[in-house]
Amino acid sequence: MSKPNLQHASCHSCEVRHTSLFKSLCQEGVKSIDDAKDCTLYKKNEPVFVEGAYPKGVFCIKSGKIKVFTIGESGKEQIIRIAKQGDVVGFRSLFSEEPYRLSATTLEESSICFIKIEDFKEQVNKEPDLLQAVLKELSKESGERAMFIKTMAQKTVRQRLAIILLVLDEIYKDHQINLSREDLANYVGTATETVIRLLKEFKEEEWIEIHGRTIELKNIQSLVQEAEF
Amino acid sequence: MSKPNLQHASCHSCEVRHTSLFKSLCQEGVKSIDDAKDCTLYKKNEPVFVEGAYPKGVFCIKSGKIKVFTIGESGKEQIIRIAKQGDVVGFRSLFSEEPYRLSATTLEESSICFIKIEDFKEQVNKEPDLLQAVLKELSKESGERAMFIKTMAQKTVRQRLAIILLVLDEIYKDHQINLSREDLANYVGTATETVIRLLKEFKEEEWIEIHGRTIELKNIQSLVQEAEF
DNA sequence: CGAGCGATTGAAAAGACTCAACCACCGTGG
DNA sequence: CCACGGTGGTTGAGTCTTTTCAATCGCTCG
Repeated sequence: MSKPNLQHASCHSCEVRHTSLFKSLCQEGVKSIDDAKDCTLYKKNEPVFVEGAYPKGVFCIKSGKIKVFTIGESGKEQIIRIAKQGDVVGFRSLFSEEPYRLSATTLEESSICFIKIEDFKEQVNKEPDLLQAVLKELSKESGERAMFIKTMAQKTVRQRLAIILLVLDEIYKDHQINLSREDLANYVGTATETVIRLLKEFKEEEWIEIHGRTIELKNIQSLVQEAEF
Repeated sequence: MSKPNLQHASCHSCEVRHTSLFKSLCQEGVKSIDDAKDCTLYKKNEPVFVEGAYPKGVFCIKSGKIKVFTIGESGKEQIIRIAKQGDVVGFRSLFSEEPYRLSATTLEESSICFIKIEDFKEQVNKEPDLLQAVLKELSKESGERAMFIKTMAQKTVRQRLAIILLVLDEIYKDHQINLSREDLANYVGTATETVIRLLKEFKEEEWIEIHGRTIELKNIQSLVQEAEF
């Protein structure tokens, strides 16, 4: 690892802390995490962790976005979520004592802090609020995944694309969804060509605008209706 | 609720305890749970909990099987898992502080113990091993659901049916899979007719035998190969 | 004995995928 | 500065899986 280490990054001044898993930490807890963490700048398309490896800690996204996905037998990725600044990822496997089942790769230049297992678990044991937050996060994640299973099983590709666009619109704060067509297809669970064709239809309906590779939602209401979401 | 209460059921003598979430509990912990629990006999096709309701406790399956599912806008069920004796269900929502996202219904006559939120959480707080078990269970569940999403997105219906048959074969100890064609379809995420047609194909390949509604796997290896699982 | 539900079959239609070709943009190196 | 190569985006056509709808069958239960 020869990634640049951002010495100056401090949890105390980190604006995403207040929206992250760590929002309930006391001053002392913040200090512990701050001392333990290691902040790294990732370029676009760099792996953060890889399925099959054993987790050594958790990742807190200070800025940027990553895709969390798993690779099928055919080599096709299935994106499970897009994580953005303030999200803490990779802690699921810590508790299941399994290797990672998912991989994560940056979608844009990202600044990501790493907290070692021991330090993270120590804080979880010390701070009941953090433990509650972890339990809640895991539970929410599990519930959302059950809903995603239903979506995959029961919705048409067209509806799924509408849903994913709505989800992404919440993630891209400037409302300029900026994902490759392939990533989009791998999130929706379809072929790239199908995504392109459906996007064209949505554009013709004037539900979206397409600026090069970025997508801007123009009629949320119609998309919601299409998605029956 | 006027369900028969099985006074005699005791956690100490309960053979499923050693395989359940509660396997690590000490004598004292077992006693607490034993005093707190309330064991009920459910007939076939009775609801255990319903999505949208607020959870009041967790359910431990002493005997029998239940389907855990969610209902789509079209009214079609999507089965997320089949829980069997020894499984503890319904605790996800306890920690996410949400209403149930899933429903559960018995598939056969089942004896199910209920433990109230307060009593369960008390034990979780008191017994670090139980807490670890809960964290591990939630984590495993979340990981498995991610894999299920990938399966839904990338596998053909034929492959998904093969996978589900393999999963069910692990659950039905006598290897006589006993689910309605409709439930099977709602698990695989397809139409009932498709399931029937594919089962016929599997039968012709001599991968399975069909005895009325029950299915017996005859060639696990071929099914695994078909599933690329 | 009839009602009704679950299982089954058939035929037609639709949605999505695959494959192949083409285009557009971008950075590189000559 | 421009030709080149490569990647990602787009389009078209044909194919195939899966769905839908309709009808039939078989069994159980009142």
